[in-house]
Amino acid sequence: MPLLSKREQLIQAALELFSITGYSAVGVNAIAEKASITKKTLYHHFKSKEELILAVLRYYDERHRNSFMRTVEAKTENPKDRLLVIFDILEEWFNSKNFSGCLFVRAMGEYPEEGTSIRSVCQESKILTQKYIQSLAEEAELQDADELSEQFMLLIEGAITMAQVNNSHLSAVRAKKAAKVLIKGSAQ
Amino acid sequence: MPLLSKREQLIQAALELFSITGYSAVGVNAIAEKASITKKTLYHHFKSKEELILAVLRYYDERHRNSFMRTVEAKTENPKDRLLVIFDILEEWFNSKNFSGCLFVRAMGEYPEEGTSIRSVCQESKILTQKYIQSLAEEAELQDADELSEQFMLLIEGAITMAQVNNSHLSAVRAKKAAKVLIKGSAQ
DNA sequence: CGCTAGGCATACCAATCTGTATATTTTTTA
DNA sequence: TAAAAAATATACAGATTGGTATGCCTAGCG
Repeated sequence: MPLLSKREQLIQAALELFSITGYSAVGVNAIAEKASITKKTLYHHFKSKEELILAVLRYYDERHRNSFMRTVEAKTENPKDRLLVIFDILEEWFNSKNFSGCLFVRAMGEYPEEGTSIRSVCQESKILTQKYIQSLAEEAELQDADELSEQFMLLIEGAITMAQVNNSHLSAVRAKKAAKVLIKGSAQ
Repeated sequence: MPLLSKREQLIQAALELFSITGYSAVGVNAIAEKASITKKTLYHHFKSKEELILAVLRYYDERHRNSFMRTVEAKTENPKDRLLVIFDILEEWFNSKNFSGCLFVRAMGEYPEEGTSIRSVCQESKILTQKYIQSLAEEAELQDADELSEQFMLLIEGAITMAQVNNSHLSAVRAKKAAKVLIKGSAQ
């Protein structure tokens, strides 16, 4: 058996292409070719392009949110610091070669129709991230952890957008500064 | 002469369709039909679809940033309050029927290639917004107006994204709360 | 051994895409 | 009023799209 199943090969190839080019701009032919897999096989694993997009988003969500949480917890034990290293991790992401904004937000931008599965997956990912940040705020014994975590989400999403727009990682350090102020204003 | 030039008719029709459906998902045929104008005429005014997109973005930028500034200034005279009514205006926008996220960010998501004119227009629009907020912060005699305005940009862009994701205007009131804390932390 | 499922190669389908050509009519303007 | 510009209607070109059909091959497994 190969290192990656054909299914995973397809997902990874699609992920890379979507990230570089966008969703509707890349065709299934290109994806199949990049994965060195026949289009017939692609449609054996996914019954449509939209299903493939969904699979990519779910794959990406699980992998990268998990990796995000593990990195946070590896960087420091101190609960309050954990809230801040979030922005260091963001900065590293912005500096990485393949950064191109948030895949979920971009997907929602391209498929804005209400009630689609794509929207649900994106919403779910953001909710899970917020809940995780809330749990960090609770461990840090900050009051109003829910509200604080939602405000952190604003800073995070804002930083992602501005990093994408300006091709700069500075938004992450700005967000970190602002986050410190918000924490101070919310200290127990 | 009609109320709107053919050119403006096309731009407005395209703007509406792009906003609902996204950029690459809507074809020039649909735009021409919506504007009740022949495709030949469309290509008489714009030499390609990309040029039309650019014209739409420029049109939208000028109109809506101006309207934004005028609304800020109409709502209150107090400089510090002007910084806060920004978020009331955002909330109204999020509540409006045709809200579908930031057209510029969506455009950059669909056309991520470096160095395109689309990117420049989007960047320029964000810069002008930030400069305006900076001028408000200066009038309010807050220290570090530049840094504060950049942090406001994070809150604004984050609020836009979260409003789009959650289909909710609550992000605006959260951002306003956070903005108050940031202002207090930056008071002269 | 032989069967079956998954994969390959290739060709095809109908629809749609951006952009152009032709030829006629309306509008503007000098 | 006559020439020039802009708009119309329609059709088409050439490429690409998502998705399917056909037929062969090969690897795993009972």
